[in-house]
Amino acid sequence: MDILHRVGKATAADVLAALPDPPSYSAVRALLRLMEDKGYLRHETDGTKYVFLPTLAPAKARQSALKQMLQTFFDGSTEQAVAALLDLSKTKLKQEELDRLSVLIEQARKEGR
Amino acid sequence: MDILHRVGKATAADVLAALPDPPSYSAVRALLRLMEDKGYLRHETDGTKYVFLPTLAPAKARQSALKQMLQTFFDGSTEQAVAALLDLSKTKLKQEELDRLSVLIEQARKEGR
DNA sequence: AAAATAATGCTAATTTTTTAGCATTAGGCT
DNA sequence: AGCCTAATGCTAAAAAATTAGCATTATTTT
Repeated sequence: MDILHRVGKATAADVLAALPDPPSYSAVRALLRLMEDKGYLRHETDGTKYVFLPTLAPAKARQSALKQMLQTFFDGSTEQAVAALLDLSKTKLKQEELDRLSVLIEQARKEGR
Repeated sequence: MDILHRVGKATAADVLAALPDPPSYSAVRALLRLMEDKGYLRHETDGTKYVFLPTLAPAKARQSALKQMLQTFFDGSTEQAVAALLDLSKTKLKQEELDRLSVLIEQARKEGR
């Protein structure tokens, strides 16, 4: 699912190639079929290929994953999660990005009252 | 693993109770054994009980999970991830929390140059 | 001290997943 | 058109996970 969410859509071969410690091609195909049965993904055909996509819309999936992460690792605290994110990529953030984040926080402040 | 990360340590019975769509007690015990074999967790004994803990230290686990989430859902963009987090809990954030986040961003700005 | 309780150890059966590999079908190329 | 390639359909075997349930051991209670 992570791979599909990352790239949006992928064939069985794509998924196999993206897996870090991949099982056989057969196993990947079987797994995709199983996951389709369980409703996590669907597929479209592109010529002879099956192209698999997550069932859940990206925005919904992101939101759900964020909630899960918040609960699992930050005891539900958005502040702690944001702090950890900032810390994680301290050196990589550009001034402009930090500016935009300041604006977002300012907006949250206004809407919050 | 999510359960263990959330609560820190738990018995087989605890894990079973926390699972949303739980298999049998036997399966949970077997699974915990398997995951221990694979190195994801370890256990201590507390009287007759086994108390299972994640192998990875909380800080490491958080960091790893954040990176994964960043890549999977935000194409590596910390800014987008923070924006999504703020949006997710817009109404819940208190003024003080927002203040502290502003400070953090200000610090990142200074360290960034 | 004995009984009750609650946990793991263990085993065998069942179910599910993983695998290999051939058959079939659609597309692309000469 | 005919050939080649690349994909899925399918099936059967092997491997792994799940399950139930009894044996054993340690703790707690009476």
